[in-house]
Amino acid sequence: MKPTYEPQDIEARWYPVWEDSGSFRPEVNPDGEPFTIVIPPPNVTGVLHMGHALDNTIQDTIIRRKRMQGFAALWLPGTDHAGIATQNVVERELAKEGLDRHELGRERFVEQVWAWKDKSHGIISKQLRAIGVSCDWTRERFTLDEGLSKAVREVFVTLYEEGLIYRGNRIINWCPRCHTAISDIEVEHQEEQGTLTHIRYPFTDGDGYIEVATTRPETMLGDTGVAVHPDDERYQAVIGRTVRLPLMDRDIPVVADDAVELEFGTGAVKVTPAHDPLDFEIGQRHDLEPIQVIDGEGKITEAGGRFAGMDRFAARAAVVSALGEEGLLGEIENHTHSVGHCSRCKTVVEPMLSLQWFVKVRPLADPAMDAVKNGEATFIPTRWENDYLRWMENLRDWTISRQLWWGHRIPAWYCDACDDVVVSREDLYECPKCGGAVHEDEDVLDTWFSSALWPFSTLGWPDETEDLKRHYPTSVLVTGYDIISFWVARMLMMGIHFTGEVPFRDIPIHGLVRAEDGRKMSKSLGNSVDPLVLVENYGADPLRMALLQAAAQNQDVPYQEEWVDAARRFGNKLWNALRFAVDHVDVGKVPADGGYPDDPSPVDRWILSRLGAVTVEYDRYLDEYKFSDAVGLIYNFAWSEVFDWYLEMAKPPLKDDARAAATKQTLGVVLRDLLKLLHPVIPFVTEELWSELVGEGLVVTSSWPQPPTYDTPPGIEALQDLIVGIRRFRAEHNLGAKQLTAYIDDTDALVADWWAEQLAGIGRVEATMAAPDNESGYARIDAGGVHAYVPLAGLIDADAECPRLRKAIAETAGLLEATEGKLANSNFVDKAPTEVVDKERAKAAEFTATLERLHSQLEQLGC
RNA sequence: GGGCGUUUAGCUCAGUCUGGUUAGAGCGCUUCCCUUACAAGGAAGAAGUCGGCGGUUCGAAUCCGUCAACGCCCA
Repeated sequence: MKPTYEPQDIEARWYPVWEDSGSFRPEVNPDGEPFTIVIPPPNVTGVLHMGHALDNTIQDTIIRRKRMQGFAALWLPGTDHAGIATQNVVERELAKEGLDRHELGRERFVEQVWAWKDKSHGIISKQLRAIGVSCDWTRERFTLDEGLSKAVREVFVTLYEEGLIYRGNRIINWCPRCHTAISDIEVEHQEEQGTLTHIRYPFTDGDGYIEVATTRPETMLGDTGVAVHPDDERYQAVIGRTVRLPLMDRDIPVVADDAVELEFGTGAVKVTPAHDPLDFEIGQRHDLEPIQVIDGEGKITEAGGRFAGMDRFAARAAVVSALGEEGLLGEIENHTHSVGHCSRCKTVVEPMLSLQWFVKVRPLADPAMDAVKNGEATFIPTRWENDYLRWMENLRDWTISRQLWWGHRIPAWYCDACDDVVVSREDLYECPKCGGAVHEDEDVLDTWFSSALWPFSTLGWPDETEDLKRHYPTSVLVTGYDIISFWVARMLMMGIHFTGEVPFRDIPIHGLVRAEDGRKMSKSLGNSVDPLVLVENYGADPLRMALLQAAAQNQDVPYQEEWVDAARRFGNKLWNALRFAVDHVDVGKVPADGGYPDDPSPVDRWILSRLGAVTVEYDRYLDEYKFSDAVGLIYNFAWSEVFDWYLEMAKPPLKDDARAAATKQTLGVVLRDLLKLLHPVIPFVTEELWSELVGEGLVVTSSWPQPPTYDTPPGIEALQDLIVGIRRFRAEHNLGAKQLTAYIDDTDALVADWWAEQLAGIGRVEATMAAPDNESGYARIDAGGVHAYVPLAGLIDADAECPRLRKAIAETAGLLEATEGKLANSNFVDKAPTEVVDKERAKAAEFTATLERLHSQLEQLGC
């Protein structure tokens, strides 16, 4: 074996071995209970970022362990066509060549997008493989696949037939840059410093005016009413009168409506039914005509009179100035308000009356809420449940049509002759009613509409496939909290509605990976880190381990390069521990399972008992999705216990022919189980080391360890404490690696014969297992009831020992004081549980004894 | 305006749900050691009034109230 761990070398080698051997297919465990994860499909345009690296590492860790536990584990990979995002990317590419999609035409544009998709998809799957994901690539899906498209159409038509999809004229969010409608949750609200402009609307009869206040003065061009609250004392007399709309010379009524906020502005609001959701509702109640004055480009329409053709923001200024000229402008207040922006391109969204397709969500949302309340699906940690439920309660109907070319075409046909609308599973060529020519709806569906079906459409639904029967509902969905509403909620709604079952049982939610400066990683801030660069520099295994360690529940994940480096050093440490066993002590071929010794030596028994305990705890953490705790546990067990202590303690018996074989057996099984336990976290290096240690089969398809059960031998902790005490003594007196001699005495009968070689080895102490004849001239080192007497003669000046003793006395006295304080409190003694009180008593006794010894030493040394 | 989260060592964070060892980890820092698996290493150490205040309790980083700072989500 090479003396150092070189991840790049190893990682290039194993992935094809795993994939070619079919290890990632659930069929490797044909009799196993199914365990299924569907990947949150990355956008096909994108490249992998740290969020993907984290999300996929978590999934891989889960699925690899389940596979080893014997489940028929399926992790189904795939990508999402990502409508707006992908279309935008390709449009930008075209723009570089001075082209516009309209010049190409729909068909050729879509061809271009497919070409882009093919290229981009190749990159993504390569990137995913680079971080080691154990997906079953033979089952890979894409949201625009034939099968998934069939599912989309089935769902659309069924919902339409059930009256849960309808087409209507409603106020939607329009992005004037993307030229499409977007749903409510695709709008990002930002606090912005704006103005509240007061405008005077003169009464038609010339008798005074009413003043309204607005943040968007340009929309007044489309006003068809003014509204006041029916209970507003100030405006009782004006209800029912008409005002003359400035600049447009249109008479519009003053109406009374409950929706008006009394306290806002002047209490009177202008009503623009075509450009504000609330105004639209008021307009409907009072029969006010909606007039569209802003078009899809964000420009004023012909209906805007002399402002026609102006950009909406230019028009805002122009309208204000024109009103000023006419003396109809009131106060202009500074006003902070929240402005909606397109989540894709950050353009200010324009609310607009538009004919779109909608999903009536209430009937879908209620069962999806119940499923979470009943525990059929569980968010982990559970606090996300509250966010989910609150969001679901406030859902409004979902705008699903998009004015794009890339996506699932809406399966609706319009008759050119009789205006009939037909929604159909099959393509339509003539009107079923009148036989006239039909044209298909130009629009496509919101990408999330198809993503919502992902857990069952990928398994073959609506066909009753074997995979669907076997792997649905899926077991776990792993995702970040940022798409609970976009995706998780919608999958729950659609899954329950169409299959009658929740699409997944457990929903572990992780945080977002944050840059080293604590901010969100983003390209525009220039603080994002490319996981593939980290894979090149450090290896995939260290990246995975670092991400899992950092990803505590509840919390965003603070990325720090040092963590990856620390994980790489762990890999090197592991590598060298195995190198020691394989190359230096020739541990021999270790069996893939079992092989635990029947009657191990005390040292071997100790590490085996620790292995068992750690395996149990590790399993518990992983079952609870506490990856950070799990990795921290196994990291510290491996490094601090196996490598730092056990390997060193195993060296003396390994040099003894009589005992070498037994020690090798223990060493072998401990390292083997460590490889198994670590494999879900760091798959590549463990596979490589498995080939060295076991050399048979693959760790990826090996069996998960059953925790061995051994008693902890008495005295091991006392021995370790004693060795630490001796090392400290050595350090405090600057004794370097100098060989020492000592007498070892104990009061608890813990000292055993096997201590001597350990003290000699790790402690560099030639120990006599007896108390010295008399105690003067020795330094005493205590470890509980065990004492080591180190002769001071020739080692150090007795005076140099005094400060050490005084410091120890001060520390111990402090502890004793605290403990005695508690015991002196009768409330504590009476009310605390007896075991807590007993523990305090034992501590007090121990501290007292230690103090006595320290004091007597101090006297003997004459300090 | 409503809701949620965070505040613990120089830095980044665990621990808080379920109150009880001398509050932990990684990195950084100090000292010693190139001991034949590993210097990408080993050994030892320094470093924390657990954001402030108040309360409950025999006992609070942990439970309750309140204030502050920072962050996120929703309107």
